[in-house]
Amino acid sequence: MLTNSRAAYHDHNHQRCIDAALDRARDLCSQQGARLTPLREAVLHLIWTSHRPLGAYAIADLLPAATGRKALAPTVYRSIEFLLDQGLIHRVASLNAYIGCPFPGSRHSELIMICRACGTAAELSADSVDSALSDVTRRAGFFMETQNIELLGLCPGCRGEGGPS
Amino acid sequence: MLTNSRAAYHDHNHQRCIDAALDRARDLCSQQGARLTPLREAVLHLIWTSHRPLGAYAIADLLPAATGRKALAPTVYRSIEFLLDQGLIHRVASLNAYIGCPFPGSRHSELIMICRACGTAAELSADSVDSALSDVTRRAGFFMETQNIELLGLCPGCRGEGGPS
DNA sequence: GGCAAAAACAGTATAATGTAACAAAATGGG
DNA sequence: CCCATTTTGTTACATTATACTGTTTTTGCC
Repeated sequence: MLTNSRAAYHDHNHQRCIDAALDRARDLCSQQGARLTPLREAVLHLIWTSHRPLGAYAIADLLPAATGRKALAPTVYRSIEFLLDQGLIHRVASLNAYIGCPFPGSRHSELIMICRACGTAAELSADSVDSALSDVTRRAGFFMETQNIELLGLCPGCRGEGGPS
Repeated sequence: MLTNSRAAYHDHNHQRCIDAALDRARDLCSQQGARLTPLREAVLHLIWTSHRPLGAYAIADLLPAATGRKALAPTVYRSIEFLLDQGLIHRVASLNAYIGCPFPGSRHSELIMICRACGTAAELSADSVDSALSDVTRRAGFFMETQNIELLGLCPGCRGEGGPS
């Protein structure tokens, strides 16, 4: 089981998350011959500002302060498309928002846990889920190619505050 | 394992799907004291026209022919909200579209298989997936409340036509 | 049936998200 | 340096969804 829930849901030095994500992104892009331009890196950086999914227009609003250049929707969406293609971010369909992938490059199925109280999202990859899904879909005659699993609930912190034990 | 993939992905008498869905809807609503008005029933009927998720504006376009009255976005969305609340339909977030729930009322986790070739969607519920998800999320300290699982791939029919074996 | 309260519906306007199309600028290889 | 390619800027617009106001319909109660 691979997850970034420890970091996402607990106090941590978030700067290390950011640094690690940007380092991995630079490495992966240079390996792939993909160009992580300043704009794309700035968008990735903004998405990694927190562990909460960020919308495209929020990115557009934040970019000027981060880069000094204003950015309109198509520019932002192009960067998002690039980052999605490289597997550096994920789209959270139920929120129309985007979140940094904590383990890009490694072959993994994405499963996103979203706290309905604080909005924090963590990613998790587990063979047990993969095999259960492969098994049942195969039995249904369906050839599964990609998964989009978004789970809503309460993170450890918000569960304690008046939530269920 | 509970699924409507047999019907959705193979030749079948679809009128029976529609009739069964509407019957179940009427039963459930009368049990719940919810009012399945003509408009709401018409929207549900339209969504059940096929096993392909249908968008809200497509519903709005189709309603006049189906009911004789024109319907604007807010009207459609209100009916959709009602049907979602009753568990009679599901929202497919990755498509911004809505699909009829083949087994409403029964407590089940929803898992939607979407064929990327023909757009047909089937629903599946399996304890093995539920328990795998419960297990891994619990280990991550996350209290899962609702699931949104959308799987993209190829249905039995489209897999045969030039797709993978 | 008549009436008050609640629910459902209609309509206008607008917000939020996303894309098409084309122009301008930057990049990198000859 | 020059050209082809890629990236970014800009305008316009498409799609999805909601806030809000007022009207109609339904419901429960007498």
